Amino acid sequence: MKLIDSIAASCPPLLAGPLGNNEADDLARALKVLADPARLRLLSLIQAQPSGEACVCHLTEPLGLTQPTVSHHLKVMLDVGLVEREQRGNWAFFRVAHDQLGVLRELLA
Amino acid sequence: MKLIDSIAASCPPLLAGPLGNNEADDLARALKVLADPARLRLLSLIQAQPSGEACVCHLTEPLGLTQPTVSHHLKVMLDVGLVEREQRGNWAFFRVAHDQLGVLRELLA
DNA sequence: CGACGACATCGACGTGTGTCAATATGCATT
DNA sequence: AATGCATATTGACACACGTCGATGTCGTCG
Repeated sequence: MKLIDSIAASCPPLLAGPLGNNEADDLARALKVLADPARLRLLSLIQAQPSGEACVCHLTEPLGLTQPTVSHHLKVMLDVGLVEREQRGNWAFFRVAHDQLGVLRELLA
Repeated sequence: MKLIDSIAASCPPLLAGPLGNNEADDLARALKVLADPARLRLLSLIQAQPSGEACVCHLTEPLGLTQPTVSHHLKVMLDVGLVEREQRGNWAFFRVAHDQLGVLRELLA
C-alpha cells in the first residue's frame, strides 16, 4: 500500500488533536516528497498537458534537469502515490493522482 | 513580509498551470518547513491547548526534544508565518496561524 | 537477431538540515 | 544590583537528499 493511502486511513487532520510519533513521521514523509521545486514543477507540467499525462522525454527539457534526475523524482512521487504510471510501448506516461493530493490537502486542516 | 504572505500574493494553485522557477522555489520552501515530524507535532500540540497557545516550556517534554531544538523549530515556523509569537513577561506564547496554513492548503489544488 | 531509443538504476559528490551541549540575552523578583 | 528562570543563539556533528555521469534494462523496428 502506498504511503498516502495508509496515511488517509490512519492519520487525523493536523489540528484535530496531538499527533503521535508515527502519524507525524508518516505525514512529514509525504509532505517532504511534495516540498521540492523540481517535483512541484513536474506535477504542474504534467497537469498542463492537454491529455493530462506526459512521458519523461517531454519533461526533461522544460525543467532543465537530466533524464536520470527526472526519472528519480517521478519514482519518488510514484512510491508515495502522488503520480500514476502507465507503460505504453517504449514510453512511460505519468498522470497526477488528484485523489492523493486531495488527501494531503485535507490533512492540513 | 513573511514567505507565505508573498506566496499568497504571487503563486497560483499548483495545478492551475506550469510553475515558474521562482514560484516553485518559494512554495517548496514553505512546504519544507511543514514537512518535519517535530514541527507537525508542535502545531498539533499548540492547537490542542485549551487556550490555543503554548509557551516553549510546555512543549519540550511532550515532544522529547531539548529546549534549543524546540526554540529553533518555532523560529523557523515564525519566519515563514506558520505561527505567531507574543511575549508576556518571561514567557513566549505561540499560536497557530490558521490563515497561513489555509493558504498552503489551497495552493495544493 | 542486432541496433536504437526511452527509461531505470547505480555510485558518488556537494549541500542542506535536525539535533544537541554550551553559552548568551532578557525579564522579574527580591 | 544580583540572582534565577525562560528563551534565543552559536558551533558542531551526523545524516538525508538532490543532482549528475555512467551503465543497465526493456521494448521496438529493420
